[in-house]
Amino acid sequence: MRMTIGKLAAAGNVGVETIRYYQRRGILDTPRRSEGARRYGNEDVRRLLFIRQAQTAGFTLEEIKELLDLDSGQDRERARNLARNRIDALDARIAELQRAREALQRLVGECATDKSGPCPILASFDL
Amino acid sequence: MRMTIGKLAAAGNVGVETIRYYQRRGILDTPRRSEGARRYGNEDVRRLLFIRQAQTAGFTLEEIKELLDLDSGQDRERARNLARNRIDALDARIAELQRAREALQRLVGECATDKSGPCPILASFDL
DNA sequence: CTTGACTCCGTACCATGGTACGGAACGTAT
DNA sequence: ATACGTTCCGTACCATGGTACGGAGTCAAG
Repeated sequence: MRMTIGKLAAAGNVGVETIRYYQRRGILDTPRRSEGARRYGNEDVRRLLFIRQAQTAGFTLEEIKELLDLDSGQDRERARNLARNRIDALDARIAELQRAREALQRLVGECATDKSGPCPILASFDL
Repeated sequence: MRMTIGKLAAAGNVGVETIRYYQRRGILDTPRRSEGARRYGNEDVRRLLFIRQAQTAGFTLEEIKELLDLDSGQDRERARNLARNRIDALDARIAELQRAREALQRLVGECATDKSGPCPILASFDL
């Protein structure tokens, strides 16, 4: 599983430049060189996939860095707190998106093709 | 309801600089001056609130500009399409956030205080 | 042993959505 | 009428998360 940066990037579905950016940010490490080019392994793929998942969850790269540092540490308290805060933020965000969705649904309903004139865009949104 | 930029900003819960930024972006207009300072009315508040709502829904400022232009236009087709695309994107995003939430919930569960050692952060996330 | 693909590295640039700065001209209450 | 708070305006800067560029080195196949 000794892969080059290009393979790692492909495995994580990101560009090579993104890997290098993560290395600069200190959230992926830069393996020592061997045979001219650096080599990456499964652990790197795991970390990379984790980064993308955590981003989806709304963690910033800074927070992700902390999570990764925490992953091998003993601070259960801190880990749980980060997770719980994020869950709360996610709940709030999900509710917000659901309300937005309803507004848009209303808009689509009130803007059927067979009517004429402008769609009540501002109006259906909430106002 | 002839308000100054400061009142408008307060009404929309944004900074004055944000209003001015929206004006530069062409999504709020810059009223003609009267009495030295410009004055804003209810319609401006409406637009401003709409912008914030639309942002919540995930529209970019560019798209919001288009929606506002569309609001008084006749292109129902275009309006509905923008709305429907956004609904699809929202559905995808909501599902994604829900999966992330579950992963975090799992993490919190597997990282109870009374255990010891590092929390399985990478592990519980999905990997 | 050359060609093409890839790596490495620094540095610069990008988009999005703002936020800050600073001086001049107001306007409003005292 | 004077001081304080705003406004106006241009221009500069910020954070986040990348993306691009260019030159040098390296590796693998033909």
